[in-house]
Amino acid sequence: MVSSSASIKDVAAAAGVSVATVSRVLNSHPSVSPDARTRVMAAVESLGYRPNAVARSLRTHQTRTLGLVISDVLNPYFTELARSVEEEARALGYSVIIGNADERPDLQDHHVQNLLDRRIDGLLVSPTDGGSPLMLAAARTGTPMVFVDRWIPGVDVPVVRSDGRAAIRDLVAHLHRLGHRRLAIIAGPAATTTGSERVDAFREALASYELELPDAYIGQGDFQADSGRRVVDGFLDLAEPPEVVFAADNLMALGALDAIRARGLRVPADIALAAFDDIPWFVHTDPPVTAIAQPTKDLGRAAVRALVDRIEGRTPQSVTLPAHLVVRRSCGESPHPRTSTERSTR
Amino acid sequence: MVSSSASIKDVAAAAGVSVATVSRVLNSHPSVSPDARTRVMAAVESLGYRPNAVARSLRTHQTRTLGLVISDVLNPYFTELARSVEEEARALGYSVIIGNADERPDLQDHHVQNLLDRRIDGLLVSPTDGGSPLMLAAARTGTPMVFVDRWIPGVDVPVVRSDGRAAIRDLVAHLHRLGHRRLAIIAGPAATTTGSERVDAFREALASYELELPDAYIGQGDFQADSGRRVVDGFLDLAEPPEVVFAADNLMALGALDAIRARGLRVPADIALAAFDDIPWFVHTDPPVTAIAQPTKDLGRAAVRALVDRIEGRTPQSVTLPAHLVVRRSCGESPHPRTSTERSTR
DNA sequence: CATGTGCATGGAATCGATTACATGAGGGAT
DNA sequence: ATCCCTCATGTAATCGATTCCATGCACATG
Repeated sequence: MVSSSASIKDVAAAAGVSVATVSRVLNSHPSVSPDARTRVMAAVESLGYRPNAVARSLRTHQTRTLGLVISDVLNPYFTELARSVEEEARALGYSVIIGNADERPDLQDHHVQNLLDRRIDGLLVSPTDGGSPLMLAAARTGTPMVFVDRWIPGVDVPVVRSDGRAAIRDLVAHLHRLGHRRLAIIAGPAATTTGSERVDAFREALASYELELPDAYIGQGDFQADSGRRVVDGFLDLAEPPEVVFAADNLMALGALDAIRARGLRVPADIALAAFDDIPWFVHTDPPVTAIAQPTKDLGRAAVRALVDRIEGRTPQSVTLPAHLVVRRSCGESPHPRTSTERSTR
Repeated sequence: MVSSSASIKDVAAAAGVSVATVSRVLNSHPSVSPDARTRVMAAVESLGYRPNAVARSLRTHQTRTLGLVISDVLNPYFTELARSVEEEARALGYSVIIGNADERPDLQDHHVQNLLDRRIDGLLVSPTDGGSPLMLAAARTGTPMVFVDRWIPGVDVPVVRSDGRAAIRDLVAHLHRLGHRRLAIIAGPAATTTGSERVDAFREALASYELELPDAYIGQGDFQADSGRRVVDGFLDLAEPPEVVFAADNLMALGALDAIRARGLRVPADIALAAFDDIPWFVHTDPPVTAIAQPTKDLGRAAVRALVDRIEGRTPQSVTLPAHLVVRRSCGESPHPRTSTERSTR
């Protein structure tokens, strides 16, 4: 029993049938006699046989596997995304191989290449940059592909993402109401869509209050904590530092918090802080951080469905879901303290 | 150029040689003429040929892939572990497929089975329970295996983990010095080694101060935030609630924080809190949380090295690394405020 | 009774690589 | 000039499945 690794031949021999019949039983083909079926099942059981997925994939040209290349596993937003992707994929009979790019285009290429070499059935990517030659080639060749969260303009691939424009307008309205006029942003890499879009939306929202977004108030970050630290240090060294810092992701907000704290300053008394991407920890930081929450689970689900649609020959839909503002205390006392939006996680 | 998918035959035809020669060039076999080599390389280039990893694996009986089954992707500890595992594996020429068990034995089995079916070269597991039949069978059959963080007693598989005993003693000493006498713990599942060991170490440490750990002060959690909430609610309903709650992981600490906050109580004035597993956010919570930090990166690295040693025929070593206490403010004013251990994240 | 239909089954090709073995060319030693 | 060794190369087997096609049997139909 349960030998190290039996093949379909061993099962066939044990059951006294041909490999073809074993294969038919395993794939529930109708034309198999009850007798043969039970003998095969018994042999499978007693040998502890499991079909070799490698051989099966070679023959059938499908791996029933999706690749997911995310920008940063250490970012809770992406791990939640990865989790919902795996969940939905499993429900549809696929497994997922995750590649972590650590916001590095070279690593991203490494994983894309690796996944392509493994002949995954489809690829889900949240691109770290504007599109390497490899990525562009991959989009053009046969492999079904869907962008999630971020995308590459001009590439004909469905996109599943959330739109933060309205939420950013709400945020700016909230900040303006609290009396803030000098607002700064820690931007993500300009090569990413989320990096540039959030800045644009922020600038537009400011414009509707007759406010400017001077270059000195646009810090160039890379979605990692360190860059948040560095940018905020720069802001605080200005002759006229901003009253509010809006971090374009949660890790840069963490870095910003570090830098502010290192100078002995207080949030929001000395400087206010808001972040894109809400995470459970923001409820318990000092102070709780006002943030823009994405419908992360829904994004993951929708992305998988779009990709599987492409794989199985249906026409995939691009999807855009709205993000929303969650007001907490990091921008100053809210007009309605203890609203339902301050509620605990989950 | 860059067709949808060329095979080794196409390359052979384009280069005017046999598939054997192409294969030799690709695997840098010495016996290939410079002329043939350049012609093959040119054909590879112009066809955009990439070897099919599935076919290669079938023939060579190795996938150069490691499986990693972790207990919970949403737990920052495990994602850091996963990252370091992937990093080290990549350095050694392997890729990693991650399976997330969400602390559910059935999901864990699903992933183990899936990875085994894909004929991964080795398996890294941090078991969610005491060992399902499948897991025990997997450990006995040929697949090289290493346990990381948690393990299954009585199974002959190398273990790479950290020992929190000394750090827990330090924590109890710290708490005792601050005047706390009624200490409670939110335990992990008794079926996991980390679940039971942390309780044992805590009880032992208390004993050396002549303190008891009554059953009422042992809350049964499952390493997830919700259970932390539930357990702390129970503690606070006791006639004599504890003065300190020690959460056996960071997610249960988050839940504990939620529950304490929901009652309008304050940390550490009303109740002190400490956690196993340190994470960057603990620096910025209100108050900063005293925690026990594991050398997570080193654990990941060591685990991969042990596993690859087994795979490549060397003898793997079990490894145990010490954890250490990081004092912050969640247990009361420390005798040395603003020590170096309070420093900001990385 | 001859023939047609359908079902259960086995043989063998196939997927895309790697590799053992055979072959032939070229060069050095005798 | 003969023999032998080495090197470059090609042919074919192989890995473990799936699946097309042929075969044979049972049964229904004319």
